[in-house]
Amino acid sequence: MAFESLSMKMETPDLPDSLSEDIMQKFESGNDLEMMSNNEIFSQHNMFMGDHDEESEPDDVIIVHMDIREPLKKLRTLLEQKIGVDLKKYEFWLQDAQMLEPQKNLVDQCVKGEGLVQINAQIQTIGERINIVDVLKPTEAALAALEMNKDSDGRFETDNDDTATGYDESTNSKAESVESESDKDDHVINWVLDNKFKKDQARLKIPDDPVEWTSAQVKHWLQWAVRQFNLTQIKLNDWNITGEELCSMTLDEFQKKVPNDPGNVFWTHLELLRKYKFVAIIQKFVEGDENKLNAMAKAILKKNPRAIRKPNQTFKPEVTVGTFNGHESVGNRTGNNGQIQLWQFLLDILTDREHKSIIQWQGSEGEFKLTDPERVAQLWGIRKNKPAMNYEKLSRALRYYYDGDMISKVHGKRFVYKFVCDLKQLIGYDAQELASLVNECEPNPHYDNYFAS
DNA sequence: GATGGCCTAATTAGGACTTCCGGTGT
DNA sequence: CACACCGGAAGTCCTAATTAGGCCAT
Repeated sequence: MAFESLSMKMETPDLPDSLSEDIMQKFESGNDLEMMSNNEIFSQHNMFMGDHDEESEPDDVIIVHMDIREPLKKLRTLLEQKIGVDLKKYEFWLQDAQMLEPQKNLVDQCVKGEGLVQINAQIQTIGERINIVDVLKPTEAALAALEMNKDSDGRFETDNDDTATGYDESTNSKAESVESESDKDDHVINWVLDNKFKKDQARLKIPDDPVEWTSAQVKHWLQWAVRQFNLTQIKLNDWNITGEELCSMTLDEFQKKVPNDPGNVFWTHLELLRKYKFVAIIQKFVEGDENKLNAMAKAILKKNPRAIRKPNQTFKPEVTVGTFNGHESVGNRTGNNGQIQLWQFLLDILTDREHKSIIQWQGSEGEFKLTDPERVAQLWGIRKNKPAMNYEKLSRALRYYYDGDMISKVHGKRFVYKFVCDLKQLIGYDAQELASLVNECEPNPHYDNYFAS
């Protein structure tokens, strides 16, 4: 199975060896994926969602299970086994606030509870601390998995901890309810069916089975995925393939096309797609942790408060911001409750050579002209399922951007507007680069990212 | 019977438009 | 006069968060 090789490139020490395989197995245990729309399907450990993690303190949470009455030095041993690092010099801390004694157990040191618990711990190399972030009741799925892994001495193996928050059809309700506790763990991500893509898929008559996709449909999906997973270094020319080719792609081939896939998130998504015809997105991101917001999202937060959820609201990748061609959101889809926003749509068609006859860049300062405004409005209407859309209405929507920091009108020029936001920060390319991409007969491979024609 | 936990449906709130329209500028 | 443009006002659509009510176990 392709997934067996996936684990080889996992870089996080706390990842189980067969994480993705485990995910797929959990998936296979489910009977009706459609029924689980918008519910947690399963979860996996967060696998470093971006470069930002490299910049910050290594605060990734490692999950282990042990009896709460065992001394903390047992926890140290488990952690050492799990990450292969000598932690003898490390001190124990509870939520960075209270130092704990290794020879005592958690119950003796202010943590209530009994029996087997899930311990979320951080290894802080600076300061040499083992910081216990959370002590949680393990899910039934985790208990079952751990029970199976009990060795002859009755001790628990800990290399299957990812099951702790996994979806289990047989213990569905229980697992989910306990999962809500685990959700407090910032480093758990959940995969859910993306209803918006599903709707889009239905409207555009894209088959459920990716094997049947045309190369254009593959590109449509790719555009969505680039936005959804904040993918970079994607070359359009690499994806001129049919759905059949997509589905037969090996991990090696995938890695050539997607050199930067932090945590193999996109690969996992692809595996779910081709094995289960399931367009999955990550349900939940970290809340309230600035370090976890990627630079792009931050830029938009700063630049375009209208376009993004309030900072104190849960940041969802669905609302993925800072990307375009969104048809929903993930947005992250964001502040628009997951729907594509007009500016995203305009950026989308502006970077699509196919639409050059109806909208195009003018100059290098972010100006663009709707050369066929009614046709643009029509496309917008199709995208939003508003058949009565026209330029008059679209322009009204554009005027709402004037009091923001996204789009403004170019006075005196008919049908000409301008992106006043920092596109470079927003999507990684400025207007000139985007324009050159569309204008060149032969796509410039350097800029051939994100776009499908 | 009281209490608490869980689940689900209903309600509320807010963002981003959509629709309509009167007014202004060229 | 035609048409693009402007901006107010009300409505729509969508999602997330909150609240209420029912059921069950202790």
